Amino acid sequence: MGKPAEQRRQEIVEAALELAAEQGVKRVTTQAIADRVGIAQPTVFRHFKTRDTIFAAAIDFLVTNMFKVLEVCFISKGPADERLQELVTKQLGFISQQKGLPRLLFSDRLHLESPVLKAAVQKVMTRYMGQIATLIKEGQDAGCFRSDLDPDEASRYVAALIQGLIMRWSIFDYGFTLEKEADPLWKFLHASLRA
Amino acid sequence: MGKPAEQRRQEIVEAALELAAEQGVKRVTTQAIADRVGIAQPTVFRHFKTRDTIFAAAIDFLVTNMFKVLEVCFISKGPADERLQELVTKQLGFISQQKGLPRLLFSDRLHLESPVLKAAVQKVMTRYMGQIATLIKEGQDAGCFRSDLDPDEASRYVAALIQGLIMRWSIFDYGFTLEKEADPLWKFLHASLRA
DNA sequence: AAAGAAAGTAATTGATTACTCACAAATGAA
DNA sequence: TTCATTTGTGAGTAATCAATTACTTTCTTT
Repeated sequence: MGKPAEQRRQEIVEAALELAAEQGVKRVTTQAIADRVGIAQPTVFRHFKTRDTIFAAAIDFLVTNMFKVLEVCFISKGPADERLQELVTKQLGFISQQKGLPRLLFSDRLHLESPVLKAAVQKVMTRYMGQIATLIKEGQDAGCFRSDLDPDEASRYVAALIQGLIMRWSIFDYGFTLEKEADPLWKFLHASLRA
Repeated sequence: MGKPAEQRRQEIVEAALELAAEQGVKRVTTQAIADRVGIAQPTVFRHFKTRDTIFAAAIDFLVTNMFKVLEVCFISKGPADERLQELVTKQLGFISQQKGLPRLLFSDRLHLESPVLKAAVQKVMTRYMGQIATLIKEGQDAGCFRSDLDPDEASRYVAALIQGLIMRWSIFDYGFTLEKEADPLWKFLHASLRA
């Protein structure tokens, strides 16, 4: 009992993410979080002013980690097609270990109910597609991607493919191994991008 | 007052869909439905045993109409690539007029909370992808699609692309015209499928 | 017109849930 | 030791919402 505040905040965020992954956002009640952390329900409100700020912190935590994992694909100087393939692989790997991410990002529950969270989700998606667009542009300049593609447009389809896959995975109860989808997905994607 | 039951049921389903499209599934309370239809809240339960059965009826209504719209693409005998392009166009057109569909089908709210609705959603998606797979197979036999594709696998990517696009459309508040995305999406898709 | 069924409602109930508050225990610095 | 801050809790509150109940109105059929 009586842990430092920063540590408790982190425990609460992680409990919320676990619950979201297992049972969906609705079941992430402040009581359920408290039970999992092992504290009383009002104690949750010592550390977060409202329930929404817990989700905001969770999204922030996930997004920071995700971009940290993907960073190498954006800054390394290898061939763009290899880096994009690695991005797909790393992205699916990350999400298969962070099932809470699609639950939070792709749940209308969040963006329709809280303008703050909606803005956060939109910002993440815009940043994500922007990074992919840059990567595609680099690939075009290096001659490994078709130059008649609009990089922004293509980046949206890359994102859509990945998100659509993740959604199916989520709807079908995580019923297949997400990482195994990386190679075939890339094959399909590459066929559309290559010069 | 005192309309025939079948008509009232339909009014309730349509009110639920409108509310879902406008404000998200959460706000589709039995009270909100009743207000929109112009009846008292308990009257809703005269026509549907539970709230879930309203959603089930709504999904059924949408899915029936959707497959009716797409049917021509599956049964006509034209070139498979043209039929698939038409499918994409018709699909996006249908959804842009039935915003409730993605809200219902892609909301974890429904499938995570009701086994019946989850099964319904999974069934629709399976059927949808199965039809597309058949279409792709026909295209391969006719020589207009690459024969090294697995039709089932490819159909999942077609579905993922469309769903991912729709999700972005929904997250960004219907902020662009969905129909206008049909042609560029097809261009991208066709590049990956063509022989 | 009378009977019975269908459609409707007002009033409530019970369950859930985010959030508050007054107070208690632990922690740490002076 | 003392005193203030941090962390925690038990006992609530107010709001929301699906569902029920007991009752009334409207319509159809004979």
